[in-house]
This record gives sequence, structure tokens and C-alpha cells, in this order.
Amino acid sequence: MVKNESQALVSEAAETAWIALLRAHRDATNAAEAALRAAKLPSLYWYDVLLELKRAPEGLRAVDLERRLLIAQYNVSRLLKRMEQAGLLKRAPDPADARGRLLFLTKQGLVLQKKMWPHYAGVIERRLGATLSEAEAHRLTALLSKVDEQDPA
Amino acid sequence: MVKNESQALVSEAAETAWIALLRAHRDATNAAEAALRAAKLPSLYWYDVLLELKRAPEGLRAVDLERRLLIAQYNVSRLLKRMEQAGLLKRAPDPADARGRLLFLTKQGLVLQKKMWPHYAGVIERRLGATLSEAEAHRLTALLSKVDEQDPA
DNA sequence: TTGAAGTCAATGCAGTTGCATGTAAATATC
DNA sequence: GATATTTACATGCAACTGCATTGACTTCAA
Repeated sequence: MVKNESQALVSEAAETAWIALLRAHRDATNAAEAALRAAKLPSLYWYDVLLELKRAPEGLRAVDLERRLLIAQYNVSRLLKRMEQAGLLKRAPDPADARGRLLFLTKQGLVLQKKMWPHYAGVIERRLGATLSEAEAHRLTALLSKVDEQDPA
Repeated sequence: MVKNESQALVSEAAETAWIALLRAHRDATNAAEAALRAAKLPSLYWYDVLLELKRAPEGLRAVDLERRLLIAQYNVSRLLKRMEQAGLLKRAPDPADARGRLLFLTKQGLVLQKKMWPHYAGVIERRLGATLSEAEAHRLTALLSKVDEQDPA
């Protein structure tokens, strides 16, 4: 996927790991998206939003979502509009800050989240649960976490 | 990013690893894309194509690219059209199979690949080279590889 | 060999994303 | 406490993606 021979810029090991990361991710998310589509369900991003909102029954601001999901601001904005139109969430004025609005999951949104989960979980289980032992999964998590603790860029 | 409490569908460890994978990838590719954009260079996918073609001076078919890069067929088709229009590659009839065409990198394409690499490499180095030891990078690669050896599903 | 089935690519259309910018409210500065 | 800066969110436009389908060739099988 990447991998370049002209040296000195990056260690061989780091570059190989990078490629493995890209491939594993692309492959796994392709599978997850395919599973959801096959079930006529929305994409992973929609799921992520539904779940975040489910966990924040006191309401969440778009900015928080943006940070948690690492999605660009304008995409969050439009994603929320679509999801609101689909009846999955509500946006109410934020008493603490009139610039933004607080987001709340609707009953319909909760129903959809629950409906999507098994499909999503199936993929995770096949990709990670079935191929890695508990210990390996933990090690993988630890290594990946080191990679993005690296906040800025 | 994901993470659900209703159990039994997936092990906790696998789910956590999944989230870590999504976050690490999103974060790292965001950084890489940002670095390339800041330098007014094309996106990662373009780079991937350039590099694959560089490595296949004997010519490559679109189908092969599709498999190597895990990009959908119609996206490969259009990506190649754009890159051809940009003068980065050439498409010639494949003597062995008249349905497809063979792809070749142009001199301009090679120049661009070389120009992009340092920007890309910088991100890889900061994300992976700087945060992981050689041994850790190798372990990460090994674990990620297990995940997508899992072909179909 | 011929026709049925499979493979390699391209494309119209609708939906989504990125970029640049805009509006409004909050915070900082003096 | 008026102005400048920053923050939260929205949006027009152009580019890109996914879906479904098509066209063109290859392969398989009787």
C-alpha cells in the first residue's frame, strides 16, 4: 500500500506497521460497511453518532461529537442534519451557549442503534474476536493507543 | 467510537481493540492528509497508486490495483481517469486481455511520487517511528496482519 | 464452435465530502 | 464596556463516492 525504498526518512519497521494499519483498517471497515449495507442499514458513522448520543442522555454538543469521532466540523454538521431529518435525533438550544445546540437521541434513534449493533458486532467478532486471543487483543490496543496519544501532528 | 455494553456478541477485548484501530487510523490518516494538503499535494490514494505503478514498470491492470489497494472497482476506474488527465499515468491496451488496459507511470507521475514521499514519510515517522520501538512496530505489524489474513467475511 | 456465464472496465445518477467562507454568539483586550 | 478575536455551527460549490447497470471481451462446457 505504501512502502518506499529510498531510505532515511522513516524506519523500515515503522513503515511496515503503517501499511499493516492501513490494510487492516481498510479491510475491516469495508467488511463492516458491507455487512450494514447488506442489511439495508446506515453506515458506521451513523452508528458512532447514535452510540455517543445514547451515552450522553444529558445532551451533547456537535463540537464534542466532532472531537470524539474525529470527523471534520462541516461533516458533523451535515451528518446531524441528515440524521435529524431521519428522525434519529433532536437538536435543542443549549441554555449554556446560544451558538450551539444540544443533541439528543430519539426513541427511533435508540431503536436503530440496537438494530445495527448485531451486524456491526458480527464483523468485529469475526475480524478481531476470532483471530486474536484476549491477550493479543489487549496488546494490540496498547500499541495502537501509543500511536495516537501523539496528539497534534 | 464504538463500544457497546449489551454483551455476548463480542468480547470486551476485541471491541476495545476495534475502537483503538478506528481511532489510530482516523487520527493518523487525518494527519497525513492534512500534511499533503498543506503542501498542495494530492491525497493518499493518489500516492498509493503512484507507488504501485512505480513498482510495476512492466505495467499493471486496474484489477490488480483494486486488489492491492482495496478500493472499489468504480473508484479505481475514476481515480485512474483523473490521474491520467493529470498526466501522471498512461493507459495502453493490454495485449494479453483486450478487456483491460495496462497502466504505466509517466515521468511526471514519478516526479510527483518523489515529491509526495517526504511529506507522507514525515507523518509516518512522527506517528509510528517516534512512538514505537522497532520491536513494538514489529509486534504491531504482526497483530494487524492476523486481523486481515481473515480474508472473506 | 457457439452460446452461457464470468471478468474487466466505464458511467449516469444521487448522495456525500472537502474547501472556503459566512453568521452569530462568546471571550479576551484595552 | 466597546472592539477584536475566537469559537460554534452552517452552507454554496466543486469534487468524489456508492449503487446499479452496461458494454466489451474471455472462459467454460457441451
